[in-house]
Amino acid sequence: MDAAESMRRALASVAAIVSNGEQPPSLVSRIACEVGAEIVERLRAPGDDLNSVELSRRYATSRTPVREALMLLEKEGLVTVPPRRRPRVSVLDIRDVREIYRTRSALLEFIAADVARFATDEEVGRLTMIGERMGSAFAAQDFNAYLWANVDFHDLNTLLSRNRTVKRIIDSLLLRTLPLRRLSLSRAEWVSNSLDDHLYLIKAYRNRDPNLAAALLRSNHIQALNRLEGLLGAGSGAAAWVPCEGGPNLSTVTARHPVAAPPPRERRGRPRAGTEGEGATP
Amino acid sequence: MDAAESMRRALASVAAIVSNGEQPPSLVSRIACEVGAEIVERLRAPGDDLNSVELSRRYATSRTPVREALMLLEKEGLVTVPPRRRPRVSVLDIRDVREIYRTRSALLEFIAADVARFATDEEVGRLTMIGERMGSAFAAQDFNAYLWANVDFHDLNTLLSRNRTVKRIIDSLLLRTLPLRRLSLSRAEWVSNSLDDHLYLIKAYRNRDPNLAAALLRSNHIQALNRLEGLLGAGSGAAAWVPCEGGPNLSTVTARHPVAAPPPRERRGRPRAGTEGEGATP
DNA sequence: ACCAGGGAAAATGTCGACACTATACGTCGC
DNA sequence: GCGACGTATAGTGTCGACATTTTCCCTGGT
Repeated sequence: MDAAESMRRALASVAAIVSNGEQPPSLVSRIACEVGAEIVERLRAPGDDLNSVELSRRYATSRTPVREALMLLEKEGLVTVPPRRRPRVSVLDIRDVREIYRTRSALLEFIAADVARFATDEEVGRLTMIGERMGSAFAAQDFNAYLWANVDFHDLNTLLSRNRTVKRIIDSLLLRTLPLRRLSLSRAEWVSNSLDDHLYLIKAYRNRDPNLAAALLRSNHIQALNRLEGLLGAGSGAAAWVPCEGGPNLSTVTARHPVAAPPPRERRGRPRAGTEGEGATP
Repeated sequence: MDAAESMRRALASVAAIVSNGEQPPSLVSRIACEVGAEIVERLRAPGDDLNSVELSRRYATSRTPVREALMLLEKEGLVTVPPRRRPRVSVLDIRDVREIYRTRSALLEFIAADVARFATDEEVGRLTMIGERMGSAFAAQDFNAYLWANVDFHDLNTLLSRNRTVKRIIDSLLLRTLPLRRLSLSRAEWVSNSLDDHLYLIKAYRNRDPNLAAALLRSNHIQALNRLEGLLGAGSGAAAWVPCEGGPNLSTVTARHPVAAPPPRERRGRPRAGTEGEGATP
């Protein structure tokens, strides 16, 4: 799967969450989807400015719809809009990642049980088909294809929970971590593990085993988090890699640097007393 | 506690979620908080129009900040903003209520374990104090005071999870159901049960018993949901009251009427193909 | 009587403009 | 040379206006 196709998939994913089934998509939706997809695809790096003037020029509109679009993306956690300051692409702290993964894990565990109990055989069959797509993608070593099949899998999985509220929350949390995917997919061995987990999960669904399904989803997620902690912790100097399972959500380990993002370009202006984290001490 | 004091508490609660620690609160925040509090206090009933012209007149501003404020409230689920149509106060379907309660229950269960494990004794002490306030309020049969103490309790409880992500989600879900509170508090016996649950929960926290804490929070929540189902189901005619625990999130029981809301005033205009649910058949 | 249709009134989405604030750059002092 | 200060630039929040769409009311047909 090439970059263009991946971008198309990203667009669709963002649209599914942002443009609430609007037909035709409003101007605001279009802008939000496009910018959101660019963030997901890492065409815009964490910390990048998203000033409304430039965006309004690019889309040949006024700033009003651009501002609304940025607010939409802020709602999904992809963008940060500090008052009176320029909006930026959200920078995920390692603590944020931990919180998101742990929260998502709890919710997935919750819905897994329901899916195992109440999904029809036909629905489980559709999950199986997506599982097969994931398998083919892995066999072809096409990690982008794997990722998007994985996204499809979870989208259907949340849909099968028949709980729109929780679906929206989980999808939003997933979107927030999509820009990090290159980390999770950086080792073929990890992808292989993930694939196994998903195939096993399907089996659990087939066998109507709620407990196993919940445990598998949880395990898969916590593993993914632990891997990310390893990568991100390694990036932040001396912070040791500590297994997260059972640990506090907010460890006292202070993350030195924004996750996988270059430190923001040096700011010339007098820094105001902002919500900026601890200053980097070079 | 009188209506004015309750309103002040509602304002603070909405502000805690909506105005993201802004100081001073922006114009948009102020509007959002005030309108949000009015919704929570039922000064604006579900289904009521919230047209931006009227609001902008009331706050002596232009429509732009009003529109942003309404979008903020939509983010929290208090307001629905259909494209090209007037924003309205959200109408909670019985299915929505079920989804919200079940989701919140899952998240509370998740954090309860963490709180039991990692909260300091001082923090548990603060919870205890709030528990005592709840007790006094109940003793005085002041149900408004009880409710707000309860809100405080949960606010601190989520804070102690040390997980801002999940705190924001739970708080938002709580806000959405706050307008329904008069239903939950409609029987002294129920309030008494709720109080007992909370006191017991505190005890579980003190004893560092994660499993009991999680179970108590879950039980308390599912009971509250079951009560609501009884009330709301009764309101919608033949829909039988079915226990929800273990059942599907989205039962096939169709709710006839918006929850505890008068059916919208008859609409004269040609109804467009909208997202309106099943039409009321008088 | 009731439902459909037409047109007036009103609300929405978007625009360009303005005041105010944050940022970036040049200049000064050391 | 490096770092702090002040000014020019650029961006944000808000406004009032306009085109388009929805909503409301009234009339006419069956």
